[in-house]
Amino acid sequence: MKHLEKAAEQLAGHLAGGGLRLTRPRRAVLEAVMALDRHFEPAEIEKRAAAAGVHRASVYRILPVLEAAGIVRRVRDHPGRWHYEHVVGHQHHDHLVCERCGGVTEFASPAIESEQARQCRLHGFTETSHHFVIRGVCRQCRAGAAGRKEKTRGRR
Amino acid sequence: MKHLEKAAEQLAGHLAGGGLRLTRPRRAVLEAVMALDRHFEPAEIEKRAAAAGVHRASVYRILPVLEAAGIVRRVRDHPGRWHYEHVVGHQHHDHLVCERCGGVTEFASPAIESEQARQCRLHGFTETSHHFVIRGVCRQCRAGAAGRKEKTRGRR
DNA sequence: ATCCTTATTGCGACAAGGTCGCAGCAAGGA
DNA sequence: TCCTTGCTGCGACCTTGTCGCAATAAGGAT
Repeated sequence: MKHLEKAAEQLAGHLAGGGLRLTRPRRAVLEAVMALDRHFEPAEIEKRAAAAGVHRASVYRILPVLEAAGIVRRVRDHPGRWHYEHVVGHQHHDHLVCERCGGVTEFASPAIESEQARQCRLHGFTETSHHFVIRGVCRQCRAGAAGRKEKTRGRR
Repeated sequence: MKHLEKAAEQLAGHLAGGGLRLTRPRRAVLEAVMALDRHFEPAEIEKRAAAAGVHRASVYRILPVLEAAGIVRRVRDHPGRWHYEHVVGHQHHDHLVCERCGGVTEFASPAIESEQARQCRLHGFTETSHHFVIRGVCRQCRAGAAGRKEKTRGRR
């Protein structure tokens, strides 16, 4: 993944332009993030970063930095719930979230984009961002009829 | 809300058919749930139930009962994250949320609905619900540079 | 290469969401 | 009313996320 280098550069640029510093923890979190798939939760990064000796609290302080640097984006799942997704190398898209396995599929639809622009015009609304999530059951889960086992939740 | 009675009946029926009991706490949680809007989080119910003398732990044990009774549905937002929604299907509408005044405008768009159905077909996805929110600035706020109200962030 | 300023980190504490085992309580059929 | 046993309240504990503070270390200046 050459995305990492690109992101690192982007981070460095962002930091430089604000008197901010490129530290080891920041680099570690960046790497953990880039090593993951497009979507992830802070907890996942927290785990990986911890292995690199980065403290939990730092991870939560660094993620917003990456966001400000335009490397990841914080996406709202539902009021109060968030997850992150990569921005570098990805264009805008919306999400299909499976209620069974939790899998996230992305899709892009110019038709929706334009219709949404039309709606905004219609209501004299100036859009700054939008969030579109379709919940349901993905192909795999529906196929595996009996429903696959839930991934272990919370407990341990 | 006559929905409540209907739900209560449904609950009673479900319980009766399984040697389960209709207790005061269960009734209280049912009422708290029905008093809320379509989507809600356990925390919300927890608060209301507490006011009725129902313990936190009980709420988390009762919600799954309501789910089994077909009164609410537990929906997965993302791995490890859940929220509930009323199963009494209500017509869905989408929203335009103003970032300045917080106003919410509803809109319905057949074009989006159909495009979204097409996307689902395309990905072998079976939709159960969707959530579409466009954030931005409404006509009024853009006209008069009205006072904005900062969203409280972070702290709790 | 060394010094200095100060952005950033690690730490420990804390708040809220959520789960568990257990003993006592109470729904509701006998 | 009695009795079985499904439920509940309680309190301990785990997880996610945030905060204040003192120590640390980037990285420009020297």
